[in-house]
Amino acid sequence: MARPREFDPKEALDQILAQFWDSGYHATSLQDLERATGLKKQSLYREFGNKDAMFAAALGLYGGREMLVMGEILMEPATPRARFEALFRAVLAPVRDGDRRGCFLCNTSIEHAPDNPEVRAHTAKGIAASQAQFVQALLPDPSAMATADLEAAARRLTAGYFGLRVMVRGGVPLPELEAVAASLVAGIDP
Amino acid sequence: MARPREFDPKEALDQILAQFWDSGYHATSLQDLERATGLKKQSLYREFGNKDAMFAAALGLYGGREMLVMGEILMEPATPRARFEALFRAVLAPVRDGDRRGCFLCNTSIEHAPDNPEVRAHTAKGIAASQAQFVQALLPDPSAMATADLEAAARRLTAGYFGLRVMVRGGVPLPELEAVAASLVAGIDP
DNA sequence: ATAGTTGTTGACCGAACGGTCCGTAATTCT
DNA sequence: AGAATTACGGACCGTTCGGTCAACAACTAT
Repeated sequence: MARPREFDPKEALDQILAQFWDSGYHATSLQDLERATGLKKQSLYREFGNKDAMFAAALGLYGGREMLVMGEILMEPATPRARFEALFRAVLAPVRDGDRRGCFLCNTSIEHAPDNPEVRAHTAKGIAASQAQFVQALLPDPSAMATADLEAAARRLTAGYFGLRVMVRGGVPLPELEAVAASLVAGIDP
Repeated sequence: MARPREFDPKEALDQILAQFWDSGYHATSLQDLERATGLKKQSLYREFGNKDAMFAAALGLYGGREMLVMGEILMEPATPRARFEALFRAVLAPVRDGDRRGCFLCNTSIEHAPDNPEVRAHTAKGIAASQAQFVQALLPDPSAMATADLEAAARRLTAGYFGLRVMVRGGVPLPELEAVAASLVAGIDP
């Protein structure tokens, strides 16, 4: 009944996420988002609302996607240690190609969570969800139950995971990052 | 031979640091810095140069001070485990008073390091320095030598330390933060 | 074919940005 | 006392910010 959209909203959101991931919330301007998507401001506003809404949508997309990817890696039939080895390998692979964007959830926790309660709620939930996945990944077999020791190990790994991703963005050299990842893996019980 | 300054540059830099620590680089405007210091732009520019220079000076001040405070806590005559217990207590104490600014070095690594090579060099160095202090703190006595195991433990703790401070800023509830800190401490060997 | 609806476009908005200039006030030297 | 020097204060610079408006283009339903 009317003129059809000339762009794919999913693809646009993907590009919006990439931009926010690169530069964070405050350092990303509407012009940056126009450049990243190839769209004009008004198309973006019509589709998403405003900058805050674009960021929220991007954060939502990242949360879902990252959780999925992480889940796939961590649920492989392997020992807990091998699972986390794979996870850290995946985390450091982009660094080898010069991609030091790190973790969008982690970046957002630092940069934008303190000044936006909704964002903060999202990051806190995202961190908790990661930790919950880590607990599952530490179970020796799917039928096993989580113990206090296991939860403690998951907490250590969650903190270590986010810390590693801070180091990535903070410019720590790759060999040192790999050593950190290796020692985190080595710290897993079995 | 001329009119004397009416403000204390050290105190001003302290307040500049506080402002950048709160809001980060991009979200801090010159007006914010004027408000924080009680000074006018021109006094700030005369004293420090420009916004970048103010940030660099603040980062330098933080680096030196934090390293000192951390050193004091970590060099107490106590077991390694007790030392880190004290460190994490100090890290979480402000959270109890509603202060979730986290770690300025960590925040800067995420927010400002990627788009400024000098800042990135500083953060990478700061992280390495923290790790070096952690190695020292893990030595059972001052005359002991660092082993590979000890370095690995220090790497785990460094990552865990920064991860914890991400969680603080990311809005993770205090009890969970305390549990994370406790599990990090529990992960120390002796 | 045409009316109606919707997407795209570029011009435009006031506000705030980082940064500069210059007149005035205050102080110390001669 | 007066000259020289420096700090302070406010006005102002061009640019960019997030956001809006209205004209135009493209499509569908009748």
